[in-house]
Order: sequence, then C-alpha cells, then structure tokens
Amino acid sequence: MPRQIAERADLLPKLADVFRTRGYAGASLGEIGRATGLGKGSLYHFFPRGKAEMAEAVLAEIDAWFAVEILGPLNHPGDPRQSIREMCRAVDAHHKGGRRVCAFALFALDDTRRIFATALRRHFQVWIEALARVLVVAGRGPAAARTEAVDAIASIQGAMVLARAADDPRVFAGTLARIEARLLA
Amino acid sequence: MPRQIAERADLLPKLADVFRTRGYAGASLGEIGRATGLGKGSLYHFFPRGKAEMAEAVLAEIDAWFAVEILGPLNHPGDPRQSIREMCRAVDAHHKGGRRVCAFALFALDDTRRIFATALRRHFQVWIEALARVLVVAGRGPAAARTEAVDAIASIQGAMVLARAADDPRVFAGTLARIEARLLA
DNA sequence: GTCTATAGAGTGATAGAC
DNA sequence: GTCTATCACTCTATAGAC
Repeated sequence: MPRQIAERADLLPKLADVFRTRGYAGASLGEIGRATGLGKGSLYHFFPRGKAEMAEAVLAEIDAWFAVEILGPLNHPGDPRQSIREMCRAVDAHHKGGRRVCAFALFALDDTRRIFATALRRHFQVWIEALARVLVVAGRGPAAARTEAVDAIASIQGAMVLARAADDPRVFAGTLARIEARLLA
Repeated sequence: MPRQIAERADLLPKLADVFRTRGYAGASLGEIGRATGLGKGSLYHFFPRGKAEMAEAVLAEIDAWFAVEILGPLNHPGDPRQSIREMCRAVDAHHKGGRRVCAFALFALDDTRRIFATALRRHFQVWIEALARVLVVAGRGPAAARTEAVDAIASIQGAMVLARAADDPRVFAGTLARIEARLLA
C-alpha cells in the first residue's frame, strides 16, 4: 500500500501518548509501531533520525499548541486577569484535568533532559516571561512578578507529580484553582 | 571464594544514583552493574526479583531517611516554626540544593508509577499529613493547613522540574526559600 | 521511469533473567 | 557467564501515484 495513509502530523498525537506514558527511554519502537499502526520503514521514513527525532517533533508540536493556547492569551493586550484565567483553563486542558503529564516535565527529571536541553529551557523560560509580563500589567513589581510566575509554574508541575502519586486527578484541579486565585489576587 | 565483599545496604546509594539519573526504564542492569562494581549474579543474589526489587529497596531506603530527617522534625512536639525550618533544610539536603531529583517524583510521572503505586501514594500522603499537623499547631485551621501542605510539597516537586529544565539549581533554592517563608508566615 | 509510503526480514548490541 | 528476547536501527522490496 504505497498510497499516503499516514501523515507526519497525524502521527504526533499518538507518539506523544507513548512518550507521555512510557517516558523517553521506556518508549520502544515496538510500542510506537503498535500505537501508530506503522512499521519501522514508515516510522524511519517520517523520522529519519529515529526516536530522538520523534520526541523532538512531539515537543515541537506541544510548543506550537502552547504558543496559541497559553502564550496567546498571555501576550494578548487587555485585561491581565482575563489572560490569567485563560492560561489556567488551557493548562487544565493540556493536563486533562490532572490525568495527563506534560512531556516537558517528564523529560526534565531524568537524563533525557540532556538530549532536549535547549527545548526544555526555552519552553519554561518563555512561559515564565510571558506570565511575569502579565503580572506586571496587573500591578506587581518586576521582581515580584518574576518570582510569582516561577512559583506558579512550579506549582503546576508539582501538582501533577502529587496527583500522579496519589492517583487522584483532583489533587491537580484543586492546586490549579488555588494557583489561579493567587495570581488573580 | 564467595567472601562477602558487598552488603546490600552499601549498594543502595549507588542503585539510587542510577535510578535517579536514568529513571526506572532507563536504568539497565549493565549500568547498575557498572555503578556497583557487581556482576549480574551478585545483583540477583541480593535482589532475587531483579530490577523491581532493587527500585523497591531504593524507595524504602529513601523513606527511611525521610522518616528521620523530614517526618522526625515534623512529628517532634515543640516549636512548629522550628519544625518547618528543619524540614526545609532536610529537603534542600535531600535534593542537593536542586542538583538531585527525588526518585519518587521521577517514578510518579511515567507509568513506572503503576509498579510502585502504594509506595508513591504513602510517601507523599504521610509527608502531607505531618506538615499539615504542624501548620495546625502553628495556628491554621485544619482545612487550610491541609491545602497549604499540599501546595508546599507540590511547589517543592515542581521547583525541581524547573531547576532541571533550566539546568540551574538556583531555581530550586529560590523557590524553596519562598516556600519556607510562606509556611512560616 | 521516479518518487513516496509502506512492510518487514535482518543487523549487532544489549536487555533482563537466571 | 549464559540464556533468550528485545532493543534501535538498516536495508531491501514493493505497490501505487505521477
């Protein structure tokens, strides 16, 4: 069947699922092949550099989603409180209410982070800076805005850790609600 | 000559190092053998159930350390502010100032968490409850103490994620200092 | 014929189990 | 050390679109 059955873009959500559940080291090509329904030939056709390129593409796609859904509201001029509300709604959607981890957080914790160091650094840096700018518009001083942004984003990541450890997504939802309340205060 | 050169207890710190840097799936027996200087035969002598038993032993050893260094001060009757200060000092030591991840957080994020679900749930639950009790002694209401404990511990975990992503341990130190200040407020 | 998407046998290396 | 299974990956073959 030589006709185009799969497109690279269609593969990315399935790849993301595998990396999110297994981690980078734990995601085997066998599992990836099963999840996508593709043989190794097809996978290497789309991603000539193999697993590393697949994970890069997944991170890039998440970043593209972030640019629209998270950074978009934050960079949009207007009511900073509205930007914060939209960010928190998007964060909840991204994490499926505490049931889905962020691949960036997952990759950051083990030595997978060395492979994707640049993407990891930029992802969180851009987010922190965008949130800090909104907090300045909302009336914080520049230094306080920066630390508050760091702490809010750290809390989001940590809430996912606790929710997964407790096997209870509500831990994430509860913490996210308090983060939003504090940012809006 | 089967003379006893290694003891199981002496292996645990080295095993912990491997699991912390590679993750559970990424930690191979080859790497573990290299780190411990032991052959596979010796490893299976000490841990008949293989890699899973090694990781269990590592988590149990961390929990034992936690019981003394973190839960000890929290459960010790006396000045709650002093308990909080000692907890934060122990947390900083445990994470080597942001340079070392917590194996529980690492295991919680991917599907390794299913293997160690009970240990993960209990680890954070016990910590949250002990910190919440201290906050009640410090004057918070029971519900506020509980949410504040959850948020503080989530922030600690998330600060490690950000510190690793930024490749800058100071991110952890800064956030931990602010967590301590808020708990003491 | 060329190009692209596919399948999968086959590579050596290495995995975990014993 | 020895075992088998599986790893990431390579390569050949092939079927259709042009």
